Amino acid sequence: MFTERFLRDKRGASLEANERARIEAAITEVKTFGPRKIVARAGEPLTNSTLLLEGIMSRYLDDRNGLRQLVAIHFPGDFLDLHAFPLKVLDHDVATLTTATVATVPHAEIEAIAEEMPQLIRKLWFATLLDAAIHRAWLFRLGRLDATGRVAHFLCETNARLFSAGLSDGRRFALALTQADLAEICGLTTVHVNRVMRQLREEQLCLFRSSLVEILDPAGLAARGQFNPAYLYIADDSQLPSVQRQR
Amino acid sequence: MFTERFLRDKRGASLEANERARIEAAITEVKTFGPRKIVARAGEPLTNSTLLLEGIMSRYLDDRNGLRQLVAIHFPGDFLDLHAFPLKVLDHDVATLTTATVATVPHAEIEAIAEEMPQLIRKLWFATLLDAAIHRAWLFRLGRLDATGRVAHFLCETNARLFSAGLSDGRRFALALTQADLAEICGLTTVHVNRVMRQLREEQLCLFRSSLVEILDPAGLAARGQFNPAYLYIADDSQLPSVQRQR
DNA sequence: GACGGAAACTAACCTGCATCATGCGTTTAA
DNA sequence: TTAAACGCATGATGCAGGTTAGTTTCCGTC
Repeated sequence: MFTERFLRDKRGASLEANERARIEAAITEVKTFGPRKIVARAGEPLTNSTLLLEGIMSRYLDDRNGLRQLVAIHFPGDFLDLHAFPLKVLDHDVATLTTATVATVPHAEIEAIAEEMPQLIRKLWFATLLDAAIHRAWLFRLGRLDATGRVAHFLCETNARLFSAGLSDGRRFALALTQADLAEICGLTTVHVNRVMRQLREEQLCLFRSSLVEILDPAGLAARGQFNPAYLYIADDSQLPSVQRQR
Repeated sequence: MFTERFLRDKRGASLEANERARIEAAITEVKTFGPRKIVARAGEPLTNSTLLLEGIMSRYLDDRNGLRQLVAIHFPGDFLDLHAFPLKVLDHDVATLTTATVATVPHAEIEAIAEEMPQLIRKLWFATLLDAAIHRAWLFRLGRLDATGRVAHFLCETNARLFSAGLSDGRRFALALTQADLAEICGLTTVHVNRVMRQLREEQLCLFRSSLVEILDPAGLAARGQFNPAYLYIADDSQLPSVQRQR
């Protein structure tokens, strides 16, 4: 079951059994990449999209000095570069963070799905827009939160996404990222991420060591990061802590 | 001709005459909003999408203290909230910045287009993904550029977008934004935007006064903001200055 | 069990941007 | 015609986070 986690529990867009089967049938190949491998380059025309089955992957832009800004991070169940289907060419690079296994879906197959099951295409469109909604939350994070808030927000988001994929119990989850990865996500330096992690630990909000995140105070962490999971379009997010929107 | 500027000059996604006519036929209403009016709220179910005909509009998230982070800015020819069609509910607010005129397209009409002209739906999908590509460039801007670079990058992007819409000659364009708006876009304070504008003026890169932007040194400004217009998917961007990607 | 490399962690110093404050010109409204 | 509001400009001050330069811990491997 390759598609088990794709769009799982997403409001109004979860897959029906026949839709799931159709995507499974479209998969032509399953491959594994080592950690920190570049999978696709900006500007390069793509003819396949890939569904992430196992591991963590990233999308990033790099600056003149070779410093990266991650623009997205992907967990099992995410369709990595579905947007390459309408766009044809990517505007950013895609790389693995950990060892990762992906399923390949040729664009020609998606083309065929469009003819056979237009309502499924609508769900693929939805999936790409969910990524865009996450981009917007990341913009908020970088533009309006301080360093501690950014890391807290990211950890809340990751918890929520992994929870919805069945990979977090709501408080504890495996996360094989380094502090340098967090820095590239949050627009900080590794040194400062380290200071922030210590602070979150001292405030009894969150622990992160040996690839394991443990949220000690979910409500407190959500407050620190002004986190509200609405943008993730999770069908039932009532178990996830959040802050209220202000009016 | 309401759709004259929509997807104009976009690589592989410009509209055919019949597609343009079909969208025109889908428009049920044209209205004008005053400046600084909220048009749609986060969380509110939408049944229409709107095409911006005239003026400038914004999409934003606000924090606990009422400070805004703009996540997108729209110019004439942009479909503002097309993503509301698959998503049904927005994760952010939409507001005018200047007086703005929009054309309303009911989701039921888009539904009908999906049946009649599947290839046109592909182009609408493309349009929403173009917005996502712009989100990614904004993430790079906030995460990796300093204050001057952020403003420079934004001005280059705006020049390129308006150029592609036929609203800039490549160096000069009208832009009815305040320094406070720039601050909400670039994640800065108005005070600091003011200093940055002075610096850009002193370095003979760019002028911005009385709602008119004049780029004195396009190449220099692009270098300062590490701007490369590839992410805008403009059919012919050879006239636009850019920096090279590093490898 | 010595070695090498990567990640985590620490400390001292410096700076870019926020914050607070004040003034000035121009538009809006009464 | 005056006052209030807004946009722009500039100065003084402080701190969050960057920079540089380490040390420590934990690996796997020879």
